[in-house]
Amino acid sequence: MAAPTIMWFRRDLRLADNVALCAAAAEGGPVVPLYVIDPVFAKTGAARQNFLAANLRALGASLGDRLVIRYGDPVTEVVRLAAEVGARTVHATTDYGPYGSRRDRDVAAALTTTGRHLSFVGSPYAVTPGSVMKGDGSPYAVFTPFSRAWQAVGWDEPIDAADVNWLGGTDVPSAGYPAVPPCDAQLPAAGEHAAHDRLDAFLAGPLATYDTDRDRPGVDGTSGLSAYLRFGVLHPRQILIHLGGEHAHERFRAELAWRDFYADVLYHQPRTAWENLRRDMDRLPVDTDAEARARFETWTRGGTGYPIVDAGMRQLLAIGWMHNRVRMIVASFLVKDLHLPWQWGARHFMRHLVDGDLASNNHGWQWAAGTGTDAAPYFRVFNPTSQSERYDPDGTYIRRWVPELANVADGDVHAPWMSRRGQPLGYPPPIVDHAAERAEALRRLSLLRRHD
DNA sequence: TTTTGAGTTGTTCGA
DNA sequence: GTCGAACAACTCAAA
Repeated sequence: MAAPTIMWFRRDLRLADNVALCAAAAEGGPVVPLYVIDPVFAKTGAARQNFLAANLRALGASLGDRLVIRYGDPVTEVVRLAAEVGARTVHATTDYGPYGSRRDRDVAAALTTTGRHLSFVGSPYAVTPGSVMKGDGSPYAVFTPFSRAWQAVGWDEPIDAADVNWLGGTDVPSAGYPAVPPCDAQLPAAGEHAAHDRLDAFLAGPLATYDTDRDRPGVDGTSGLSAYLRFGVLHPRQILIHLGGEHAHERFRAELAWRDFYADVLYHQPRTAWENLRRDMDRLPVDTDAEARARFETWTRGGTGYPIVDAGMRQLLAIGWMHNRVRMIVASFLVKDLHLPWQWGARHFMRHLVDGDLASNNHGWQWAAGTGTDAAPYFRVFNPTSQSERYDPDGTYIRRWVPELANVADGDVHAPWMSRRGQPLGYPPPIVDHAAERAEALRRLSLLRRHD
């Protein structure tokens, strides 16, 4: 009988199409499924904690309640469990992020000193970070050529769940599922089964009109799969296999390419998690004084006076998710209208989004701030009112998340401080004047011009 | 090496 | 109301 081996789950909370799990099963011995809860877990938002906990429970149930949960520093806990069960190897999916890769290096080193081995395979991406390169061997810095090369590299078809002789549960002590703070949010249903249900529903419905409906926050036009992808309940391969050549399908495939692109950029330049990719933008003046902090707080609770911005910020706190179009609007508002550091917004998003992914989130923020990969035209400043009129024309989205405006006339819902009939609508006036702040944003950007 | 075309998601102004 | 031009300069990717 072969010795037990450990399957260390991290961002791959699924049994199907899990190459690390297959590698563990191939060892031939019993497999102990492990999840280590890092102390930083308790510091993140309630919605994130709840969604992760629910997915751990779902994974545990699919393992016949054998999932072993441990709390603490992974370096200590993985080594300890390996010694406990007499495992020679630990299997895991490779983590390409700045924190995960550092942690894994430490765990691997600690295991090595006790004569054991940490074995990595796979990734949470369709194409492994670092494997899409230009002809000269350097990484891409622009999305469009990256996405062409990305598709040319391609990906494997999903594989079935391995046949595994699981160990754990009563045989190996587990510290139990994490206690999590109360959470009113209506979170996505947890677990692989629910994820595939959502995928099937998306493929059968919204996908056909994805290219237009994806931008309408009042319509259920997006995939709703981001949180599953974040925790690896679903792998992008399992989605890509269903996409064809239709325009709407290509549009959605491009979104998965963006996810891989930003992971690739962060892999090559880990410092860009929290620093400007474009270093020349370091000279852009931003506000960080007490008044700036007060404006930031107003932004986070959805009290800016711009209904589309307030709706988005309230949706985030209510359900741990925000529609992508609205993410861009509120991000542009924080950066271009309030002149705050994009890092403040990125940190708030990472804390509350159930799908918060460091690479996609922070590089998305850098896109909005014009500090990232996109050679952003300096004049690209979103107008929150015209964005609202264009993408939420009848105010469906605004009314859902800003109940004060539920019964306001269509024509007033986007800019309730100037009722067309001249009546007060009781909604607080905007904290800043967009036209004036747009001019201020352009002025600050002009300071960076080079023609000395 | 040099050149050329292009770069996710926008807004405003004036005809 | 619609439409096209203007809004900087720079960097990237590939020929």
